[in-house]
Amino acid sequence: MHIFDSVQKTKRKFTPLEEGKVTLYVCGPTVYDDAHLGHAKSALVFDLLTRVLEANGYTVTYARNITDIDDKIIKKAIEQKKDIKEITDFYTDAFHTEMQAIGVKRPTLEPKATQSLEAMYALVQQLLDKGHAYQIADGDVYFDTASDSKYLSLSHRIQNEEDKQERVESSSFKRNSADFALWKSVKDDSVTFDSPFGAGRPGWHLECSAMIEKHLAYKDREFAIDIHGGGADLLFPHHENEAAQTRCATNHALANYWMHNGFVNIDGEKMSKSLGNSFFLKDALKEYDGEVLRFYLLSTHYRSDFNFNTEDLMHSKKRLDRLYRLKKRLFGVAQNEEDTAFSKALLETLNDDMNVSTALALIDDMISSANETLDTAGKHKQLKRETMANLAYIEKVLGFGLKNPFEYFQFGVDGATKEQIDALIAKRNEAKKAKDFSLSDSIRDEILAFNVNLMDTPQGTFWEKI
RNA sequence: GGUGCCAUCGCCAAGUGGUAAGGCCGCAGCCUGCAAAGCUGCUAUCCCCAGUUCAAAUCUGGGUGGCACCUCCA
Repeated sequence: MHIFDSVQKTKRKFTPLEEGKVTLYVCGPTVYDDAHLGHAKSALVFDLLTRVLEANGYTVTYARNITDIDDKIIKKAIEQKKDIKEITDFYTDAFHTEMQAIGVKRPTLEPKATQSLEAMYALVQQLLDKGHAYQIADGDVYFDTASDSKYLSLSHRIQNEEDKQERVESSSFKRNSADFALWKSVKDDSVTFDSPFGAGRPGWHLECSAMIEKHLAYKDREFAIDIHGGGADLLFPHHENEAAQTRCATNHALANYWMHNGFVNIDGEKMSKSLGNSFFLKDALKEYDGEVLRFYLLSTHYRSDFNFNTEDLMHSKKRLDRLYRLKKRLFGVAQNEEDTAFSKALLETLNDDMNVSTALALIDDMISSANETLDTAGKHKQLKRETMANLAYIEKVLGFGLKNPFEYFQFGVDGATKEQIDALIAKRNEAKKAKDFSLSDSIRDEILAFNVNLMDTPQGTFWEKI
């Protein structure tokens, strides 16, 4: 398997630190609001990565944190006059529900910031002891970026004159302008934690390093973990700072490979509150099947920026429809999980830095040739068995095609409407039997008014929501 | 201003030195009572200019046009 390392900026062969095992850490959500399509994209990308790694035989330990200490959470709690935990529990549950709806499996570990405070204190203490951090008069603890010769090596940034100027101007608290807070002292009685450095709250970069040390890190290796992932925006400053903390506090670097997924834009615009509800996952899920969203969001390369729009989404859905129509044709055929030439080829292309586009082309080809054979007369026992295996592999590795194919095509149609449609179909079939085609066609138009397409097949008449 | 990324058919999108995958849309045909679905066939020389090479969408230089990060952010 090869993955693109966004720090070395090159595709590298993946070699785990420990044979057969992979440790993966991805920055998860701050639970103060609903998940948007960008959260979905990131979760989907690393869900896919996990599946591909597992398909290669690795045992993956995947940790994705829940940030439940944050100024925005506190702000929301005050605004809504609610308990902090009430807010964070609510959005954590919502996150889980929505991720499940788009087929994202739960990570192995989901550490919460509130449960990792001891690990954070330990990390800050190590940094203080080693002279990589300092505490100022009002209690804040800062990371001393000047003490880390490798600072900015991750994001390849260069400290320029402007920064140095700024440094002089705002030199009242921090030694260098780039220094970031490890611990923020809080004097009021809002939300504080009693640390060895006084009452306050952790800096936002600290959490990830601490959790990795506590839950994932190899103690005796050059790197704490194999792969660290997140959104493209996190490379700087978040990951840069994480890497600096870990490098300076412990005897190892943070991660061997860094992976960053591209951004989701909506109709060419960067996501923002001004776009209203259009970017919340929960709202998209009201309109579209979660698997359609999964398929669409994963249909282009994970590193590219993604322009979300409903027109492309519908076009993408038509591609997934083909998969489900083949499933309909094979409905009732026994499950099968044998290896096939197709599954081998599929994994091979996914192993190339998760080339989903080529994988989809392989799937389209597989579907076409299966349909072609099925269209011809005769028994197709062997083909059906293999195709079932191919479909099962697609389900396992890509997470597409998990639903009942008939239900898939009935998304968003309520029970009463279904009964009406079924009744109309029965009426139409009688008209057809009597060769009253003008009546049967007018019934079809009636059904079409529900946005429902009819298909007459040897197995009977089926319908699909358009 | 600093750093970096991108530009491939009407739309979405692979391919990164060996002569342009795939999907949507469109056209033609087979199938169908007619449709739908399915199948078959057809549809681009890769933003512009110059260079390197036997060979470039793929490498180099220049230009034009987008975008991202540098502040909370997936």
